[in-house]
Amino acid sequence: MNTISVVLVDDHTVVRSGLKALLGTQADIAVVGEASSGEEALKAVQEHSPAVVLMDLAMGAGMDGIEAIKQLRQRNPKQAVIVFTTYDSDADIVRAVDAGAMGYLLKDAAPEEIFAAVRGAVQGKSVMSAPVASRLFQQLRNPDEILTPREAELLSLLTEGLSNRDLGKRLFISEATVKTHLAHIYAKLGVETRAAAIATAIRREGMR
Amino acid sequence: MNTISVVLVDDHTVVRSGLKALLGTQADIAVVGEASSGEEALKAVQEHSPAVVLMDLAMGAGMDGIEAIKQLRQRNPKQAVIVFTTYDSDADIVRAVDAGAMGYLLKDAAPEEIFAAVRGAVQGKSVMSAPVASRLFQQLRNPDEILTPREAELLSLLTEGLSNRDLGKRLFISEATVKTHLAHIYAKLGVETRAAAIATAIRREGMR
DNA sequence: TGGTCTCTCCACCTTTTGGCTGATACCGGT
DNA sequence: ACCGGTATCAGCCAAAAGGTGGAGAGACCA
Repeated sequence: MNTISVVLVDDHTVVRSGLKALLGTQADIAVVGEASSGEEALKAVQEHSPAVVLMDLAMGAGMDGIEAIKQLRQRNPKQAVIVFTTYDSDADIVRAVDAGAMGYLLKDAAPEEIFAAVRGAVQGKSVMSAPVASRLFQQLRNPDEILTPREAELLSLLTEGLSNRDLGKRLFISEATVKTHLAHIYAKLGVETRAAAIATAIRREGMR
Repeated sequence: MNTISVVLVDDHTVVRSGLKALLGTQADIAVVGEASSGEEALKAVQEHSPAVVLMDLAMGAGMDGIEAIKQLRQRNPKQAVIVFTTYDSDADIVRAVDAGAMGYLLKDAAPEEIFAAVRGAVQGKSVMSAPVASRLFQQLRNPDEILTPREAELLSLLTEGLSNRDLGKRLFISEATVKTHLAHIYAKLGVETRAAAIATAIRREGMR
C-alpha cells in the first residue's frame, strides 16, 4: 500500500500540530510539509508534491485559502485539496468547490471522517461534513444567484440599514420599485427577510 | 522549579492534541487532563486539581465555556482559567472576564504567548492577546455601549437573520421580551432598525 | 434596607415589510 | 418581429417590527 503524503496549511500552530499528531496515527498517511499562509502553501506543495493538501480557508494575512486553491489547481489540475475550516458559510463553500476543492471538512469533524477524506481525495472521491453537504446542495438548487447591477446597488445600500423609503429616495425610484428589487434579491440569495439578506451580503465578503 | 499542571477543555479533538503537543515541548508544563465539554471539564478539574485550565468558550453541546468557568471559580475561587478560543466577540470577552477568566487568548496566538499566559496565570497575572485587550479597553472607554450578556447573545443571533419569533424560540423567552431587548440594543448601538443593528454588529468585527 | 441592573413579560398602537399579482417600457440578440 | 432580461411602477393584504408605557422578580452592592 502506498503512503499518502499530505501538506497542512493553517495559520494556527496548534491546529497544524494537532492534525499532524492525528494523521500520524495512521500508517498510510504521512505529513510531509506545513505552511501557515497561501504563499507558503504554494512553496511547500512545489517542494513536496503531496498527494493531498489539507487547507484552512481563513488565513490571517496575505493570500487566502480560496486563492491558494485556485493557484494550486492551476499549476497542477490533479492536485487534491481538502478544505478544513471552522466556518461553514454558504459563500465559502461554493467558492471553495468552485476553486477546485475535493472535500470540505469542518474542524470538529471526527478523526475517522478526516482520514476518510484524505484517503478518498487521492482516489478522486469527494468527502464533506454533513452540514456542509446539505448547504452545498441547497446552493446548487438555486443557481440563479447572480444579482443585476441595480440589485447589487440596492443590496449595498441595504447593508447601511436604510428603510425602503430611504432606499427609494437615495436611488430616485418609488418605494414600490424598491420592494420589487428586494423581492428579487431575497429570492436570489435564498433568504426571506431583509435582516438575513444583510447578514448574507456583509458576510459574503467584499462589502464589509 | 515546579511543574505547572494543565487541563485542556475543547470540543475539537485536533485542537486538544495540538495544544498538548505544543505544551509538551515545555519542561515546566504538563497536561494532566482533557475534556470536551463543560461537564467533563468540572470532572477533570476535580480529579486532577490543575494549576491552570485552558478553556474554549464554544462548546458544541451542553454547558458552555462561560458557565463552566463560573462553576469552576465557584468551587475554587483560586482556580486559574485561561480562555482559548477562535472568536473574539465583544460580549464573550466581557462575559469571560466577568466569570473570572485570568487570560484570554485567540487560537492564532503565538506559542510563546500561550506559554507566557500559562506561566502568568499561576502567578495571578492576566495575559491576553493584543486584539482582545484593545477590545476590552474600548468597551471600558464607552460604557454606554456595553450590551448586557443577554443583549449580546440576542445581537449575535440577530446577525443570523432570525425573526423576533425565532429569536424567542431559540432563547426560550417570549416575543415581548425579545422586543424589549431589541429596543435596548438599538438604543445602545445608536440605531433605529434591526437592519442597521445587524450592519453595525457585523462590521463591528468579531461576529463574522 | 434601598437603589440599580438585568431579565422577564404584557397591552396597544403605528409603521414597515414581505407576498402576490399585475403592468409598462427599454434593450439586445435571434 | 419576437423573446428574455432588466427596470420601473401599483394596489392589496397579512405579517413583522418598532414605539410607548408599565411591571414584577432576582442579583448585587452600598
